[in-house]
Amino acid sequence: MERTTYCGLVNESYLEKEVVLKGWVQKRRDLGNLIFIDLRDREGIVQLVFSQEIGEQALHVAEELRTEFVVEIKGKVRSRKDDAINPKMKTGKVEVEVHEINVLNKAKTTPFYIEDDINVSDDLRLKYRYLDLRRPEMQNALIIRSKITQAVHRYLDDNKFINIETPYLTRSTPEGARDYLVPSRVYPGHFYALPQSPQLFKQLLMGAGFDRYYQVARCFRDEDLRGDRQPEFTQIDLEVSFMTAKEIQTMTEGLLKAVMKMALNVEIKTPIKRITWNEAMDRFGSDKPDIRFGMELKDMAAAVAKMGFKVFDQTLENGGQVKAIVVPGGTEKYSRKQIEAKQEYIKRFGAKGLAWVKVTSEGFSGPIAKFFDEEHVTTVKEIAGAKVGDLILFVADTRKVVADSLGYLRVAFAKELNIIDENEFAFVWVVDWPLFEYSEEFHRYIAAHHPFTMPNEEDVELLETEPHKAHAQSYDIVLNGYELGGGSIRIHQRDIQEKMFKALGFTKESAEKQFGWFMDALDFGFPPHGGLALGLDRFAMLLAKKDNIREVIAFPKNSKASEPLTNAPSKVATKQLDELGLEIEETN
RNA sequence: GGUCCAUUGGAGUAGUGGUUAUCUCGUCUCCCUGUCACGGAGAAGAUCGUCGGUUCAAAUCCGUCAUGGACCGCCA
Repeated sequence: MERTTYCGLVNESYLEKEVVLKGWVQKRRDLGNLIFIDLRDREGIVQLVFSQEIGEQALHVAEELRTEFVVEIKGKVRSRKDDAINPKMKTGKVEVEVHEINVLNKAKTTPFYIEDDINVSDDLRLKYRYLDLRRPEMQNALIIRSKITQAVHRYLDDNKFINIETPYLTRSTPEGARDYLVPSRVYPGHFYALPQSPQLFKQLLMGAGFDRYYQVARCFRDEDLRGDRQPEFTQIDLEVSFMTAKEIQTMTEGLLKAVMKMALNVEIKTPIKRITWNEAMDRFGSDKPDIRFGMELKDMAAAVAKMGFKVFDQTLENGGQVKAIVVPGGTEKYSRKQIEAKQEYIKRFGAKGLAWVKVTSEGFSGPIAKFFDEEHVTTVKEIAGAKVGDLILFVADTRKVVADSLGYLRVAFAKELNIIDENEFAFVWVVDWPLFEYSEEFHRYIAAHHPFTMPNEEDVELLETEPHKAHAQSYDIVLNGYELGGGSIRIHQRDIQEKMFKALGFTKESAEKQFGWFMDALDFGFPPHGGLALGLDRFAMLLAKKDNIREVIAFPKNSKASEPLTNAPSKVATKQLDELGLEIEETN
């Protein structure tokens, strides 16, 4: 029997026609000598009918069917009587009267239901991922992902980008994330590293004159996982020669527009808004701001100075910040206890406390309300933009702690109060990043983006004098509070690249040893270039409206970096280790 | 490396020291010709994650470990 259509596509155009369908039994409703089966495939569900009148043999087979049996059927499409129409089903106006059926395979009772909105642990879902992936919402998520990559290939091909693969077995480089290492059999004691990104290879392709490169590339980083981080993930990676940062951004906007149109049929407005890194930190307390709502951070230094509240006064005297956000209508919705729970939470960002007042018609109320006289109340309300019934939250600390804490609270309260429009896609460019950040761990500056990022032209000389003041020609594209991607103009001149490594604490010798092979390439007429990489997993997650990238990866790792279905990683045979010249030191 | 949370039939859960361990769904048997959350009758299914402690008595209190989840660190 050859399939004539998908279950989910059976509609009135097939009326009175014979169809052959193949699929899984979603549900059996056995009324005795009348049996209904919901048959499911990737396109949806259609109702099958079995009775003595339609076919006695088929009816007997239907009696034995159970959930998730795989069957093929031949039957005639009939319209349902008015009172039997199911408006909740796409195929609800029709049904298939089955006169021939074959069971292609039986199924044990599944550990969870094959339907949307199941309430089971991720662990169980991953262990039976092939069942989990039968669920319509998982199929939709992966279909959206597929549409995104299709749109990317089409758009970039149309724009003369050349798709080139780069190695997965490559060289370990210092800086950046921890590498996944692959031992070499041919060179015992030597290791390949899986790429954290194709960064240097794509730059070399610019040196090779390809001018416009792209790749949907798998990347690997051996760091701990998060909801939006997997140890292997996919980047839409691109690089171009002879374009400015602005030109690259404009071209990326074209790509984003095409993807949004093809994947979701959503039109986005371009050009996409740009804000500087400084502005993002000041206004949103985040380098990846969610701009779908307000509740921006307000500088309260002027309003609360010399008020007699020690915490604020001392922070300001020590060069810190006092900033606040307003929680609209927060007075009634939040108890002291709930606010204190939030205070507890932000301690992980280093905050020592969370000061708050409730705005009442008489002024402020709450534990620190007594420090505010009438004038302070007026100024604070004005600067914060608060009105009666609002809750004002203050954090006084260093710039970083204030930003992390209020940045978190801003999003947390907005989510709880449901003031974020879930149907909005708010893109924003964050530009003009610092070139370096100080690492407490290494007691030196590290690259904020990566060591191949070009400083702003006027900041090049700062590399040798005050590197921490230098800003980069780098840019991140942010969507709904997630870092969707980022890129930069790269260094294409050897002397600047050498200065960069020096600023990062490399000696001339170590830079030469680690990256000499790359810097040599810059000597041979290397074009100015730049590029960008988009996180495909995050992009798919946001378009599929999921809150974890596991939901858009067919076979992801769990939060402990293992894979419950295949039980990877696993131990290997001693013989394998011997071939690699490796010995395992048992620890416990 | 750290903090917090969870772990009870196949799934989801109730259960604050003494219960025949609760309920819902599912599973199995029988009945049922218009169901679509089908309905009705009945049945099976749990050493309450592990090890140890406290107690006359532990699913329940304490500790260990394990597994999972969220987060901090980490993620050029």
